[in-house]
Amino acid sequence: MSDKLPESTYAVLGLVDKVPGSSGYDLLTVAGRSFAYFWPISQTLLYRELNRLTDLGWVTATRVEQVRTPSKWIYTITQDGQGALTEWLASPPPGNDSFRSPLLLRFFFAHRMSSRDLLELLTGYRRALQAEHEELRAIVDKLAKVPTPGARSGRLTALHGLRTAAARLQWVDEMQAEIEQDGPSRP
Amino acid sequence: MSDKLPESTYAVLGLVDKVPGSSGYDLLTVAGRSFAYFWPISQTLLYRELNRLTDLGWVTATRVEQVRTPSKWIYTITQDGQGALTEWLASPPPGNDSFRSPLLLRFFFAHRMSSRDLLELLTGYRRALQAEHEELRAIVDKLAKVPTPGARSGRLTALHGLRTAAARLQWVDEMQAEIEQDGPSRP
DNA sequence: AAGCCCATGTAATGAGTTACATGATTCG
DNA sequence: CGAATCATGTAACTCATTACATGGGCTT
Repeated sequence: MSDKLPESTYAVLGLVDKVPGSSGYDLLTVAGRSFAYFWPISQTLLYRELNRLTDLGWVTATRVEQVRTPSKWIYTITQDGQGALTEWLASPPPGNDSFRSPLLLRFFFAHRMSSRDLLELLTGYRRALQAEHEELRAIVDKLAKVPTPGARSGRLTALHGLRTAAARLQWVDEMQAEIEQDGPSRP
Repeated sequence: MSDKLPESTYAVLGLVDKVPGSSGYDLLTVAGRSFAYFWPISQTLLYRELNRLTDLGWVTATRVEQVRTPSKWIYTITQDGQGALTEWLASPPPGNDSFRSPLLLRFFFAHRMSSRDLLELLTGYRRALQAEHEELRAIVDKLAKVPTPGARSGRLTALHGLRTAAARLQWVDEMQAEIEQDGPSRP
């Protein structure tokens, strides 16, 4: 076996498997609405991985000429690709989840901040969480109506994000209560 | 002003401010138990940032000779460092939280997995979450007894992790219920 | 005797990002 | 007429990681 491939390679491979016959552009959109919540990838990376997968023989690329939109490549998983995907799925996840939050990093040093700045930080966080919560709610509802197995696994992972966002919104409430309590609008 | 510095630089700066007179080794330990949950940094990076901060004049490094342990550098924040820290704290967090989960990535393709593998994945996740939950519980309890402002902000961020972990544990329960329901121990 | 704790550092590598380029078509 | 959509790609960069090195003192 060659060197171990990055997770993103398999992410894209799995996506091609899930949404066959799509262009890179299509896949980018789908990735952005689906696994971006727990595995974000950029446009450049997606295209690189598609090339890699083609070189590996795990997907095939077919050129499709179009009339009113640019020509594109569409991708389909191969037998080898199927094998690699199943193998990867059975392998234990390497390392743990990684979470980085510029916001919490600031919050961690809250004792050096004015409570005004701190509250501003929290309301910003609330807004972001609410937006995410709504997005995920919509995804869950939409996928609940689709009876395919693929839609189901998508729905269940979206639920993970939904539960997380809800818990964090509660945390924001807690925090605002605690801060406004003992330092009500201090400059 | 020079080029914008990475967040990790300020993370270390804030830590030196929070735990003054510590060695790099000390700071690494503290970082691992504190902001690693939302801003993990490696040993190499920590040392690099300490050098950078010293070059910037934001911290001072003092050599301390020791009898039974190796000599070390201890770090203290300067006036300039204080200024940079406050400025950074008042600045809006760049970009949003980023979360990457090799586990959810696999889960997203669950429809290609046997329910046996899937349940195994979930129990692994549960174990990890339980461990994290306990760790954070301990941190919260410990910091609740320390009356300093620094301990307080630490406690509140730990609470964020605690709430998150709790919500996700519930999610795992949900998932196991759903999976065992319609495919009870299929090979 | 083995192995961990303290303490700092180098070297190599890579995964992923941002910024930019291109160009036809379609919509308001 | 400007903006958005479709569609793919290059170049440069950097943050961060892993692996490795060193070495005395202490514990089992």
